[in-house]
Amino acid sequence: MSDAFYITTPIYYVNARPHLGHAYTTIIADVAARFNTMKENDVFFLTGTDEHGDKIIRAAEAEGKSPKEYVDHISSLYRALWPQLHINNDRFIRTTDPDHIAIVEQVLQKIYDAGDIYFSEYEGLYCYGCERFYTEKELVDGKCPDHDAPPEVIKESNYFFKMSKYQGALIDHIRKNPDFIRPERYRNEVLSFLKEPLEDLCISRPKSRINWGITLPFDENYVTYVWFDALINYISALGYPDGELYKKYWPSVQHIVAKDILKPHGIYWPTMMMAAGIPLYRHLNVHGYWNINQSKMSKTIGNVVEPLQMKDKYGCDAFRFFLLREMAFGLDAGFSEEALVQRINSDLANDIGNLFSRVLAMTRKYFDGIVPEIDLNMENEFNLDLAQQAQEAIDEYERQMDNFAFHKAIAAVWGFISQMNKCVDTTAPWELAKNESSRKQLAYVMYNLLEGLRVVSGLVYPAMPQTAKTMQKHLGLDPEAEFYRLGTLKAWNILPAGTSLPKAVTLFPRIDPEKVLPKQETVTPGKADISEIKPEIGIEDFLKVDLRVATITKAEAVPKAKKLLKLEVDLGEKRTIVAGISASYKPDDLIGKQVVIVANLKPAKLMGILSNGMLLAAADRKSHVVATLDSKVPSGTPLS
RNA sequence: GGCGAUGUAGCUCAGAUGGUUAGAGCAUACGGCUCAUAUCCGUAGUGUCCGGGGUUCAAUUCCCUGCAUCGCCA
Repeated sequence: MSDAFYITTPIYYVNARPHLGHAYTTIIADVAARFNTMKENDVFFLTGTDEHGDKIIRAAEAEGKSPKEYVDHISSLYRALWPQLHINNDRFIRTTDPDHIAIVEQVLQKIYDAGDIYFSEYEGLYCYGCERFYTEKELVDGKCPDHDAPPEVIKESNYFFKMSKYQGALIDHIRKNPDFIRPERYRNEVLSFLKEPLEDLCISRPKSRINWGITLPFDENYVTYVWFDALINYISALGYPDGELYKKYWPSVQHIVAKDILKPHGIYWPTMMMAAGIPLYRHLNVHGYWNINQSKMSKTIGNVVEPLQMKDKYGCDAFRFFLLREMAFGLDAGFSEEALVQRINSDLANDIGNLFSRVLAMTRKYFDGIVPEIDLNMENEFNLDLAQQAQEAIDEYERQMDNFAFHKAIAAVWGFISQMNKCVDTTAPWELAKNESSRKQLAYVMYNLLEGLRVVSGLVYPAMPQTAKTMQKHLGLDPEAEFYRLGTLKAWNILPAGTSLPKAVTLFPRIDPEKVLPKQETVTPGKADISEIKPEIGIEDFLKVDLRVATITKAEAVPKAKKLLKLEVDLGEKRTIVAGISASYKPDDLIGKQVVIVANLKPAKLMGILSNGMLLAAADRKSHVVATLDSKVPSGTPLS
């Protein structure tokens, strides 16, 4: 009997193009979906785009498009990306879809009729330039930070959802269901937020301000605002309240979100469901951020790694594998091409790839590429343990996958791969092959190794569907069959003897990091224009120079100067230093860097600015490279 | 400003209701095999388990405090 399994990603806001964060969320949803097909559950997988709101209007204007044209375009980018990452979603929903709009209206009306939506007037500081309200603290000197003009006090009326009414019920629910929100750290975060009284949620905007949205069914002068519209996608996609899909899948729903939208999903959404009489989701699975080469991923910073680039360069399966293996689910992780190449070489090429290759090569060599017949009595004689180890790996894998601990699930598979590599080593088939008398043993070993590979190919299916199929094909099995079912994987001795295996493939070629990774910019050795060494000095001369570690706290270009940067540094005390390095460094690149300065140099005026010290840098005619330290030390530390 | 989390080998992380030699993978060194994608197997390590104080027969693990990083809230 199969259970239903409904998995969702957030619908992505189309004010930005898809980036790594979106790709990760969607890939793990796909992995969870595929894993549930392994369990023979009936899966529905939903993703989509969120397309209303004032940010969209502005983004559209910036590109000279109508909102509809704009959202159609960005939404299509998401829709086009998923197939390229082998995402297998069942529906792609848009908040501009007519069926979604109808259901949002229906839910709003229902909650309104129940008396949980009320109308209220409030006063706020409004900037007409920005078309938004500001809090006092957001203002700079009482003025709008963007327009440098004081905002006006205006009154506005809006509709509010009585979220506060459900605070107690939500706290109860979270307490009674420890894995309602997971991992636990995010559950705690929500609970701690709920210690404070919850405010009611403003759910509308007057059309005079924003008209790109869904009109409130009970007041045509207003549209619903952001979250109410967006969150309802999870039920509208299934045809709430009477749709067959809704009845079938809703009770099993799990959401996946990144930690930045924990509050809407952990608080707004459950209280909305309570008000509308909708059963709450089973789990909210929360993951962390990808930090790309140190700096934080963010829509606003815009340091976007184009997922397609890495996928095209190294293959979709390797890319998916890396994301799953590298991030401990729930925590932040770092993304770099270097780490990706490292994982490909050690985990994929060396471990699984080479194991696959050596086993198939030996089968070809010793048995003409035909799955050998085995004598089942050999088990007593040999005690290979592979069947047992496979069983244990599958159990652990299943536990971890159910728990969304993808990295640990993968580690379990790789533990088994390692046991297989050891098995090859201890049984030494090349020795067995030397004597006709050990033919039976050889057959037995090879058959068990092939079985082990069959299991591995299945376990690897959610992360690397293409690789799984390739492996199946080369094991002489049908790659289009449901080979990945856990029931099939748990069985042993099912590879039919006598099957002829195709020639082996290299699953994952090794990558030479030297050839592939971007070169360090600073490496242009050998050609430096080395000047003559200066005359010898004694230590006493050198000791006159007081070198100190300084941390750069501010940096700006000096107006009208070609090369000069004005730096503010901290070396226990604040100093201003002028350095002639602007040809090689932008001011922002320097902030936070620890550098070496001459602290007791007589101050000098450069372009009217008093420079109190000198920054050390390697210099040739054209460029400068600032001297930094191997690791962080306190500012002001002397060098000697 | 308030609350909370984290701080463990070169790197990424795991872990113990307080108790003998604190773990894994990667990276490093050495040894072995040769079926394999110069791959695999074995061995060897290194750690003031962030600093300081306290409780205890015993703390890296509990308590307090400090520092650093991060998050949430205001």
